[in-house]
Amino acid sequence: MTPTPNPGPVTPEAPGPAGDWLHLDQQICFSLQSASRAFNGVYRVVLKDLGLTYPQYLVMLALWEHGTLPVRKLGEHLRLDSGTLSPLLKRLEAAGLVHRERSARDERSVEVRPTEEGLALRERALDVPRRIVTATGFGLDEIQGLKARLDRLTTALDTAAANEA
Amino acid sequence: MTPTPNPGPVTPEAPGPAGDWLHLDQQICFSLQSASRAFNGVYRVVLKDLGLTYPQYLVMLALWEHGTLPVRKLGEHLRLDSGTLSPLLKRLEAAGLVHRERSARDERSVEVRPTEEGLALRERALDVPRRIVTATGFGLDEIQGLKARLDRLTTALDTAAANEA
DNA sequence: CACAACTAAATTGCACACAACTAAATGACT
DNA sequence: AGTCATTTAGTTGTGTGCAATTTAGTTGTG
Repeated sequence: MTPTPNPGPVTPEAPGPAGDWLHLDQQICFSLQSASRAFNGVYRVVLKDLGLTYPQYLVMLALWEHGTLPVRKLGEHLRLDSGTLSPLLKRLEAAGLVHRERSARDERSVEVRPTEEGLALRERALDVPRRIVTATGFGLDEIQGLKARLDRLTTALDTAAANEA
Repeated sequence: MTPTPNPGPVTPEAPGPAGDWLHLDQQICFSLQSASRAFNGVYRVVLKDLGLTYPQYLVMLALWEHGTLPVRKLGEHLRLDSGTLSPLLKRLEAAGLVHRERSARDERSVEVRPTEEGLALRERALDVPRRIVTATGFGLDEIQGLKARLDRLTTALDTAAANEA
């Protein structure tokens, strides 16, 4: 046994206004992650029929919109690097939804193109957005407002991380 | 070659107000994930000295506050199941920060207790919250407001996922 | 041309998340 | 006491994220 068998609740040493600060970071970040994971849960249910995960759905959305994209551009759109995209794209290719081939102009680049089957899948995905928006219980204005705040937050955090590194 | 060598931009078939809907789900969820991952990036930098990942930091926060918790309670606090917690706690134990032992009252339960070293680590973590809040560039009121919206969103999404399943 | 600096993907290694399953213990009920 | 549903952790397998490294191709410069 340690000197303190059960340490018990440890109160922040600053009971004043600093106390409000103390777990705020955890609270906001945790709420953020919880919301993100809750979204993922809804997408998992909704995308199950399509056989897609949420990141895979994002890739297909990008391809449905742009037709063909090099891996690098996909990564910029989705904020993902090749370490994440390479295996993900390999799975999409194995599922017959995309095709990958080296660019002729630049042999370093790999062009990702949706297959016929990949394009056809779009029809079955058309009602996904409405179902998701409905699931949030939020109005369109509210969603836009929240999105604006989140984007501002992301910019600030990215800047801070770059400066602290 | 397919009938459409390069499908090109595919516009949503509804150019009207429904068009606003169409990628809103992607936009809000994506903004949410981006913010969450940006937070993670800042935490990664800030927690590097402590040798903790963000989920591990959350576990230590819970233990610093409550002293000792069974795995189940930890899971409830952090919204994580044993599939995630078991290996994570094993790593924390290997790092000497926590101790695990079967409960005497209920042999099914495993009590997680911070070690002396784990408790000592708290001192070095005291300035983490302030650094994180600073990194957001948000005021306290703004954080609270955002958190309230996110928690409401999470509740709605959880309910929807449960009903759709 | 030679060669260094740069770029794009892929690979490797680690750490979550989460579904599905297993094993052990508990509780309820007959 | 015996049996069965429930509870609690742990395990296994899949799929991200991301840092660090590797490989191959490209570009700029002397």
